[in-house]
Order: sequence, then C-alpha cells, then structure tokens
Amino acid sequence: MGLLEIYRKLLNHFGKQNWWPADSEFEMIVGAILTQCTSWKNVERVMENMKAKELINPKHMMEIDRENLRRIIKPVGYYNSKTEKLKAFVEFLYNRYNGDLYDFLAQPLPLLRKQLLSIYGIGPETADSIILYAANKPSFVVDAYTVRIFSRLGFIDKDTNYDKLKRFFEENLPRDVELYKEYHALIDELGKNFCRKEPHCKKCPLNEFCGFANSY
DNA sequence: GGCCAGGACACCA
DNA sequence: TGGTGTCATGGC
Repeated sequence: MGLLEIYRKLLNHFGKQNWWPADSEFEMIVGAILTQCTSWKNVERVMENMKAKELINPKHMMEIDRENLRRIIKPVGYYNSKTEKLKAFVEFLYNRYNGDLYDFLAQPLPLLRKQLLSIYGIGPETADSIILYAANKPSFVVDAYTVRIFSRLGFIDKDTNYDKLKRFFEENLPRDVELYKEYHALIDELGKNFCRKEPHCKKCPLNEFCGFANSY
C-alpha cells in the first residue's frame, strides 16, 4: 500500500474535511496558536468570544493589554504562554511587515518557514499549518496523530523526528496544496476517532493495513 | 475522577 | 541532538 491509497481510503470513509475552518488568514493563525495541545472544541468558544470583541484582527491584537487577553483566552488552557505567543506574532508582524499579514505570507516558502520558526511560540507544526492553510503553500503538516498512526502502520519508527517524517510525506506524495490540506485533516480525524484506544480499531478504515490492530 | 487534547520552550547532559 | 519537566483548562 502507498500513501495515496491510504489517502483514498480515509477520504472515502470520512469525506472531505475542508480544513482550516476560519473566515480569514489571521483567524487561522490565532486558532493554530490557541489549539496547541488543546482540543479544538475547547478553542471554538473562545474564538467566538474573540470575534465578538473584534480581536481577530492584527491591529486590535496589538492594542489589547495582556491582562485582558489572558482573561479572554483562559478557557483554552496554557493562557499565560499563549498570550505571549499571540503578542509575539503580531509584534513580529508590525516590526517586520508594518502589520501587513498578506505581505508576510507572500514570502517564498523556505523564507516564510524560517521566519515563522523564529517567532516565539511557533514551532514546526504550527509553522507548517500556517504555511499550508493560511499561505496556501505546500508544506506537509505532521502532528502527534501522524506519528502514532504511521508508526503503527509500519511506515516509520515511532521516534522518527518531525523533519524526517515531513520529508517522508513530501517525497512520496504529489506536491499539491489541496492534497496536503486534506490529508493532514483526514489523519487528524482518524486519530480523534480510532487511534486512541484499542476497541475502536475494529471499525478503523485502515484496519486491514494496521499491524497494531492485528496484534491482539 | 483520571486521562488527554490539532505543541513549544527552557533546561540539562 | 535528544530527553524530560512545565505550562492549565475543560470535555469525555
């Protein structure tokens, strides 16, 4: 089996996911930071609240004081560090791009990734998510589900590092933005539904490929 | 009531 | 370079 075969199985089973659910590029980025190690359901209500306060906007995000921002995002958890991360992003945007997000996102992929990784609070997964879903450039996103699922399927070792796993997908898939977007979303959907506790494995769409499912 | 969620960073050897 | 502790609330 190949990566495309697995992709088709997942697409057939779950249908199109149409990630990322956001009305703007900035909203996508705010969501990416808030959802770090946090369930999306937990993030959604906070995002609605932020929209109501017109905070999904680089200028307003620059202007709000940290204490207020902390209070608003508190329900997502890690609110102290996430406040600093949101501030770090908009401060970068204003210092380097005069607050123009589109100007920033228009940078060539390698430069954009390097700059994103230089911002406090943006690591490899968040950077690649922003590149793929906000800038619409082909950078495959790896997350904890990707590691868990593809090591169980026998493609990689479970301690494979981020960059190596990212390269594995990019070297074995057509370089296609929409494919990358949908594939990552489908992996996430699979991970949420099936790759946690063993009993769920029976109905997993990848059951036939999975050594883990056949081992008990 | 325990486990975990769409990670990243600081610190250490 | 890689391993571990820390951040923290809410849903299931």
